[in-house]
Amino acid sequence: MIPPLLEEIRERLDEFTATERKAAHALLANYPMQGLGTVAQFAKAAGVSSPTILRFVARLGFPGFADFQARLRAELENQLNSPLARSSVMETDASVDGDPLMDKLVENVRETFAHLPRGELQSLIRILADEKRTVYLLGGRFTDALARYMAAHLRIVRPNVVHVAGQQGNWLDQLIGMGPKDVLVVFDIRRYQAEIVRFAEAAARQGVTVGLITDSWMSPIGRIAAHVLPARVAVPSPWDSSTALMAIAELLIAGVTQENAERSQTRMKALEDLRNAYDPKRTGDDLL
Amino acid sequence: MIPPLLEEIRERLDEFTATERKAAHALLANYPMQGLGTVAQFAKAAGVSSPTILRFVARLGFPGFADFQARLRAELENQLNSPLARSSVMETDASVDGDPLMDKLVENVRETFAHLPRGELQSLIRILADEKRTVYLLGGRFTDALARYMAAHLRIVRPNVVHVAGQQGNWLDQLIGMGPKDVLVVFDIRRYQAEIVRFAEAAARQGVTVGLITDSWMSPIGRIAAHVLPARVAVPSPWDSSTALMAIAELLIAGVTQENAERSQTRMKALEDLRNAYDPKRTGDDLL
DNA sequence: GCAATCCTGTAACAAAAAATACAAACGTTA
DNA sequence: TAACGTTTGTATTTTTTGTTACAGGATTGC
Repeated sequence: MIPPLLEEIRERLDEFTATERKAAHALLANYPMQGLGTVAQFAKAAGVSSPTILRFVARLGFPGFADFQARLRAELENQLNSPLARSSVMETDASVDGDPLMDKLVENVRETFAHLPRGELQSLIRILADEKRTVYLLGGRFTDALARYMAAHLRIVRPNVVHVAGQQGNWLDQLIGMGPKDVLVVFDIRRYQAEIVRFAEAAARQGVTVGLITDSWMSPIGRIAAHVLPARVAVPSPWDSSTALMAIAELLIAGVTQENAERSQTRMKALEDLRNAYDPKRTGDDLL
Repeated sequence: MIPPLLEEIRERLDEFTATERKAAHALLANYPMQGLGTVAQFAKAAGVSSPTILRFVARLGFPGFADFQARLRAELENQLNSPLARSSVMETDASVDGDPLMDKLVENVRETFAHLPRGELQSLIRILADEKRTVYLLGGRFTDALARYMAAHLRIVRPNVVHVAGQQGNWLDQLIGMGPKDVLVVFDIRRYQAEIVRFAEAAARQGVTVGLITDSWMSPIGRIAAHVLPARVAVPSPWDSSTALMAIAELLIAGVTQENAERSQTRMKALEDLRNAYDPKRTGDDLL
């Protein structure tokens, strides 16, 4: 964080000469914009001459006016990038847009939330936050990406997260270890793939708690699932949309994070440290 | 109230020429500071020449660069002087549900669409629909799931779709084959991973057309990307949301499908047949 | 009240930055 | 593939801007 020049000027106000103080006042009155124009503009606003502005800047310790401006810009940038200020700079509300697909996508998310059974959501979150359980995530041909996404996030806030992926043959290896203490989250929408259903059923038979995110018509897994979260997936396109599923996934992720906030925080910090220690030069790590 | 130049630039993004867009991206990436320095600094940051910057501001309707800067300063001044004056988000329709996260997710998708540069979207779709190009998809730690999702869909409607995934070492193997005829779609949001940026840069150097789906602050890749689609990702949670990114991905998928409807239909039919012939008892196939 | 010193503005200068002219490169279309 | 129009960067010019030199004027100490 860059220490604000503003404070320094206030404190050192009496070091300046009378006219320099006029300059200082003009700057403080419209900080920091006044300093971002030209010397002449600054001088005029302060009611002094250009050289006075230069002397003022020099006394502050800057080699030249350009350096002074650079400092002001850096400060502003720093300030604007803080999360609080950001929203107000950027945000404007805009109107609706004609595209039917866009409209439907927005509506789907809204409708999904409107009809989302809060109880189901909350209890699934609570189960997912329980770190004594191992969480398994499974998706179909397209929804596998969602399972992956959710796994990537959950792994950060809690231990024992497994994304059931890759060769189907290997799925069975996962199945062996699953028991009544564990939980399986399945993403399954229309064209309910047989192998997904079979896997979920097998897991249920072993006492695993099954959470299901599905479309409104509901997958056959719904019959065995302990918690079902239905989403709107219909769009004017040959495919179903996964945007609402993603939205639900994010609700779950956020819920689990919040459900056990300290643990999440601790783990996030620890991971950050690990990553830095592992290779300070690199910002992230590999995808898996 | 001065209407933010930011939004205007976003919306008129497709009026600009390719290099002017680079300038626009550089400005949006560091708005509005980038515009408050000199033309030369701006040009260097955007990776273009000074005259391009001047043409850019001219096209925005400013008589000269100084006027442009004055406008930026005025905007900032206006904004800094009204700390909480703009809680404008409230004006939108009443939330069906009290949950702030749900509200924000819906709003993000709506806002993303509202400000999505249609020209950028259309031209990226057209490029992605061109089957003579090979499509490469790349994502970061979390957004890799989106790249995967999009790849899974695109593979159905067109040939030559590659999801750049797995060990980073293998990425280079992909890089070898990439050339000016090809296109790379990158998902990259805050915490822009160095290796993603590097890969995109390397691809660009080989003449690959780069399409970027990113957050509003825009990734460093924006500088080299031919087409940028910004999404709202901020949510009241420790993470950024990918729901809007998913929505954009689905727009692209639907667009490509529609852009060449017959081919899509033919391929979908052919795949269906193949799948049935391969194993009539099974409904789907493996994930990869 | 005088002189020495410190401020301050005017004006000239030098540096830079903005703006322009032009030519090369690019993509596009016939 | 050739020729057109567009776009883009290089080089140059022109303007603006920051900077400095200097002299008049205010201020303070003796």
